[in-house]
Amino acid sequence: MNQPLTEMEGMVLAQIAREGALTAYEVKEAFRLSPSQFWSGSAGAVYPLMKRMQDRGYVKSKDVSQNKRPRREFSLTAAGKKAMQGWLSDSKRAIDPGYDPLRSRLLFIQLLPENRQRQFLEQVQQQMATIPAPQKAGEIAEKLHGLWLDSRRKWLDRFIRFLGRQ
Amino acid sequence: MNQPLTEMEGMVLAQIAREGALTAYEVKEAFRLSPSQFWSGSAGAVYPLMKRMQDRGYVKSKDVSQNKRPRREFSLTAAGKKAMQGWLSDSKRAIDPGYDPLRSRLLFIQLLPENRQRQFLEQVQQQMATIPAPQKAGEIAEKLHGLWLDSRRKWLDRFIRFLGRQ
DNA sequence: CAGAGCATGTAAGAAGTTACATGATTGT
DNA sequence: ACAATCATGTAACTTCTTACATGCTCTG
Repeated sequence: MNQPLTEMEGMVLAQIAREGALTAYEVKEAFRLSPSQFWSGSAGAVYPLMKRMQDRGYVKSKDVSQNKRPRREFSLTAAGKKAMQGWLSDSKRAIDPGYDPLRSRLLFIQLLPENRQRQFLEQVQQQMATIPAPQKAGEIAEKLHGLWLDSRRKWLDRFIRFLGRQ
Repeated sequence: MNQPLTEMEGMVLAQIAREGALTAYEVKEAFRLSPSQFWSGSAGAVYPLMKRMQDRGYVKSKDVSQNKRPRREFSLTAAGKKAMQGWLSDSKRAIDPGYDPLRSRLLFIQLLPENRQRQFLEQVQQQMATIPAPQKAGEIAEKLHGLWLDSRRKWLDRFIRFLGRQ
């Protein structure tokens, strides 16, 4: 078998599958507009990734330029669809905590003096409401994001209450 | 000012601060035993990281070998403590979704045929309960993990119910 | 006395990052 | 006409990864 897809590769293939066909530029923009700073949405990540996926036979490209401006659209092959679905249904990966910057920090919150602890936790509570949902990803994505935000807020509240009782 | 710490660097400094002094090996083991597959806990990450932190003046090391087996313990300098607390109280980073493998997949769940959707969601629900808490991190860490797991379970349940109503 | 675990580290490579370079098109 | 956006891509660099290499110490 082929080596498993990275998280970024999986998301790119999934995005292309959902939209039917996308240019590398559009893929890059989707990452750039995502709420996570961890996806920089850099050309230097996306263009070589597309080449990699094409070399593995997961995407095919078509030049659809209509004038002098280039436009190369990528779409999934059958193998690409299969690989994408394999990534998507990998439950072992799915249950992994991944990189959770808030969780990492709460784990060590006691290393901060108490006044800075309170300040940090209040700032997080305030700023959390403003995290934008992914763009153009439809109703499901917005619902998922809303529920996610809500559950994180409750998690943080409960943890703060626990700290108070300590 | 100096460039900000990576997530891994921040966690290493925080760990050393909590324990007082640690060898690179102990730091590496802590990552290896963590519930996330994303932290491989490789020597090739930790040893160069320690060198980096020492070059920036964030840690100092002391040879505490008592026989022929080497043992070099690292502890934080004042600058290291300051940098660690800066990382820890960075609320902008803290509210970032980071890499969330479950969230990424749920965002695209519709790309799976319905029977595979159900299968995937059930597997995640079952396996989620078995995610181990971080080792040796104390009562707070265990409470944090417990609350985190619970909030994720509820998030997933609510989303599944939403999907059912679609 | 063998194997697991402690302890150090390096080498090669993967997959990101920022920054740069080029040019076409659209909107004000 | 000028700026913003569309669109492609490369170069240098950072920080991880896996795999290897070496040797000491404790336990069954």
